Parts: sequence; C-alpha cells; structure tokens
Amino acid sequence: MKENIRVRFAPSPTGGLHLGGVRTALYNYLFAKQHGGSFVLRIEDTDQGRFVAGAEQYIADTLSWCGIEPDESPWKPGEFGPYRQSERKSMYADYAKKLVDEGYAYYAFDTPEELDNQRKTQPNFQYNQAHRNGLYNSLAMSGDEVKILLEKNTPFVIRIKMPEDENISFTDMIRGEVHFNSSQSDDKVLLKADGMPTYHLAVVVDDYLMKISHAFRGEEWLPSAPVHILLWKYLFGLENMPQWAHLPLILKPEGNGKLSKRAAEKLGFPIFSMNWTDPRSNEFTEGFRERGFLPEAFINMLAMLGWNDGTEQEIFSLPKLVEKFSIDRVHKAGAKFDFEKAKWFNHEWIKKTNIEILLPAIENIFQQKNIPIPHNEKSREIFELVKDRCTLLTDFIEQSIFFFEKPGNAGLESIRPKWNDQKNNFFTEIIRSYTLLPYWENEALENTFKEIAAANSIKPGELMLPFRVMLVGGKSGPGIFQIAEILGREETLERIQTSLKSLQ
RNA sequence: GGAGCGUUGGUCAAGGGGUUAAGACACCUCCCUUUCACGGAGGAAUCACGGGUUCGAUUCCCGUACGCUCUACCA
Repeated sequence: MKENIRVRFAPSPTGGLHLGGVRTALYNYLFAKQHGGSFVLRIEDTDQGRFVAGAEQYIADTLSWCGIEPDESPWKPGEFGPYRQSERKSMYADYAKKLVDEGYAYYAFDTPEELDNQRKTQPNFQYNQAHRNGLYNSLAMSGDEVKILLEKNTPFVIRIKMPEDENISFTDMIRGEVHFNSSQSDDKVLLKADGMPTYHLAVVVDDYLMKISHAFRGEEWLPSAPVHILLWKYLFGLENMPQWAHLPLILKPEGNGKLSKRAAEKLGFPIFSMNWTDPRSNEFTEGFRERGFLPEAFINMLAMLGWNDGTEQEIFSLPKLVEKFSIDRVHKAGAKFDFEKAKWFNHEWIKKTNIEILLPAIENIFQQKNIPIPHNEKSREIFELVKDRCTLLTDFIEQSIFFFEKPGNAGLESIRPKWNDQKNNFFTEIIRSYTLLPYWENEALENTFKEIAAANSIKPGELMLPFRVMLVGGKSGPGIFQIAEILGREETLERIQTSLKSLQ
C-alpha cells in the first residue's frame, strides 16, 4: 500500500456527467477521504474534436452540488498540474518515442482509410501480430525507409507492440485476480497522428506523473486493462502502478444494457445530475436537481447502487458514507437503475430534513414557476404541514398551492350532483358561526362544524368533502380544519361564500 | 466471431456447506385518517441449468446457457 493515497477521477467532458460518472466520482471520493488521502480531478479533454464547451464547468457544478470537493482540480491546482489533459500535451510524445526506441512500440503510417478497407474486406481484422507485418509500419520496413518517411513528415501514429502469448494479470480490488492473454489485444494506438495521446497512453503517463495510488473506473475499461498494465511495466515499473478497481455498470431498468440517455428519456427520468443543454445540438435534458432531488438523496441513492454496508441501513449522509464505505463490499455485477427507489430515497431525505434547510430550495421551485410566495412564518408552517407528503421538492407546489392561490371553481362540479338546500343551509350557518368564533383554531373549528352538522341532522362525513373542495379545490390534502386554521378566518369564509354562490 | 466480466424474488440486495434464504422499493390486503398521503400490521414472490465434491449444496469445483462490456487515430 502506498503511503499517500491519491485517487483520481478523470471524466471525459464529451458527454457531460451521467449517473455512472457521478457514482464513480463518489466512490473515488469516499475511498480517498476515508483513507485521509486526496481526491484528484483531472479532465480528459484529449479529444479536442468532440470537446463540449461548458462541460468542465458542469462537472465542477455537479460535484459541488453533491458536496464533493476535489482536493486538486483544474480550478484548484496542486503541485502535479496541469489538470487538464489538453494542457499536458507536451508530456506524452517523449514517452511514446521512448517506447519505440526500446522496441515496445512502433510507427504506423497506414491511413485511416486503408485500415477501413482492411476491416471491410476482413470481418475480424485486427491490427495485431497476425497482420502487422503485412501493413505499412516500421516493423515491416527497413530503418532507412522509416527514416525517409519521418523526414518527409509523413503522418504516423505510434502503436504498442503487443507481445505474443504472454500472460498478463493483475489484482482488481473488486474482482480479484483477472487474467488476460496478450495475443487477444490488438496493437492499440498510443499517439495519434495529431500528436495527442489516446486514453491508453494518457492515463498511464498522467497517473504516474500525478502519483496516483488508486484508479477506479467503469467496468467498460476492463478489456483494455492489459494494455495499461503493459505500459506501466515498460515505462514506470509495475511496482509503481496504482491499484485498480473496475466498478460495475449502471444498467437500464427495462431489458439489459448500459443505462443511456435514450433509455432514461423513454422512461421519463433524468440521467444528468443537473439541467444540461448540449451546445452542439441544443438538446435540453432535465437534471435530477431540477426534477426536485436533494443532493443528499441523489448521492445516497447512487452510493447504494452497487454497494451496501452489510446492515439493513439504507439512509446515509455523505460523512456517514465516508465512514462506512468499503471498496470490497462493492458488487461485481451491474445494477439496474430503479427510478421508484430513487424517489423513495428523496422522500426519506425530505422527511428527515429540517424545513429551515429545505426552505431555500422550495422557494426556488416556486420562483421557477413564477408563483410568488411570502417568506414568512406562515409559509414555513404550511411547508412543515405538507412536508411528509412530498416525494420530490417540486411536489411542494401541488401540495400547498391552494394556500397561496384561491382554487378555481372546477372542483365544485364534483360535489354539485349531491348538492341540496340542506347542505346549503348548513354552510350558511357555518359562515355565521365561524364569524363569531372567539378563537380561530383547529379543534374549535372541528367541534363547531360537528355541532352544527348534528343540529341539522346531517352526517359530518357528507359535509367534509364539500368543505374540502371549497377550500382546496380538490379531494385530498392535510386535515381540513388544519388547513382552515392556517388559511385564516377571512380567507376561509370568503372561499365558502364564493363556492356557495357558484353552487346556486 | 473473439476475449473479459457477470448471473439470489419484477427491481436493489443480505447471506455463503445444514437458515422458516434477512431487509428495502414496487405490488396486494387490513388498520389508522370521515379525504389523500404519512405511519403501522400482514401477504404473494427468489438462489439460471447440468454435472461433480460432500452425509448434506443457493453457498465449493467443472461445464452449459443467458446477459453485458470491449473488440476506433472515442473515452
């Protein structure tokens, strides 16, 4: 075990941050913090052509929303910068050349078109030991030929020369021993024609230069691990290689396969942490945050997708996760994402979070919808009353809107069929009694209501629903006398009166 | 096609040679509430298949099936 724990998260900004990416970041962070180490954020923006403007900021914002603060990042450089791969460009070519000089890699002059042709004519074509001698590279030609081509500035890539039939194995922190045969992998491109490294070269060089001790990434990287292992062996020595952990994938809920934006869209749930507009297509995607998720619930839900602490506990705060997390309890198998369960986590967090803390987010939601609400004790009281019925932050609107806006007349239609003079008289009398009520308070309201009902020989049950519809406009919600109490005498009486008129 | 990885209810999962195979989400029933939620009680539902090893496999081993990932000058 290395002395200094340094865990890196190296997202590509080409597609923004999906659920899987945030979970990788989270696990990286948990592991680093738990061991008193550093969480290093490095941006893999090697592929300039597909670089998405604004993605970097988006990644920063996401992590910040989740409460995950990197110890080192492009915006908070440590001593191992720069932290943006595009700014590290000059560091890679020398290592690639060194590999060529030592016989571990070679120049390849084949154009992409030529290779495309090979793949068309040979279904399972691979640039590997079986084919490389018949291709246009420095292994298949004389040293003089190579020199001439290089002097003429012929475009080239540098490829790793995969050894023949060599056993490559390493210990994955989640999967244990994993074995590969070197003949299975093709000769991956290390340095592209534009001088930029591919991911394969870049991770290894960057992880070495940044003294990374632990590298966690998605399971999709497992098949290319042997290339990375070899590179470590050739360049820096296996003893300096970070410990690997390949995290299981997050799968889509229906059918099988990796969770994708398409799948999420089809089933109507977010896949991005926050709203995201793709600058290339202008396509807008709603995020978990705007959908009404609490960051605490978001990371809690993510953490539990592939890990648990072995007890029955499911609700964990970030500090608790740091305390309890253990990489060897992470699952090997992928987990299907379940939006219902995600909502359950949010519901639990809303219920346990103090209204004072929730208030800014709630007010924000109302503001987004252009519904003005007063910032006062009464609002707090209202939200406290409806809190337990809200699964998403956005539910606060639906659950409490009638406190802030008068309900329309539409709801009255549902009670009109059973409406009669007897009920009309009852409510007329209610208005009179409520006007005279010394204390406008829940229990007094209920008692009076029942007394008058009894005096008129009507079952209270037949009157409660009409009363509710008059005040709220719908058939559900908190206790109706509690609602009336908060609404206040004036507003309550006015709503009854308006309804009575409408029902004539 | 090849390689790697995986497989406990519909979903997330605990367990890991002998268990009535936890718990959560979702679903159903009942209670609470003169509403709807919340809450409470209960219910239905699972070890992919076939061989070993063993007194005994869901658990260990080997196959098979199925699924996923990768197989780009993308990450």
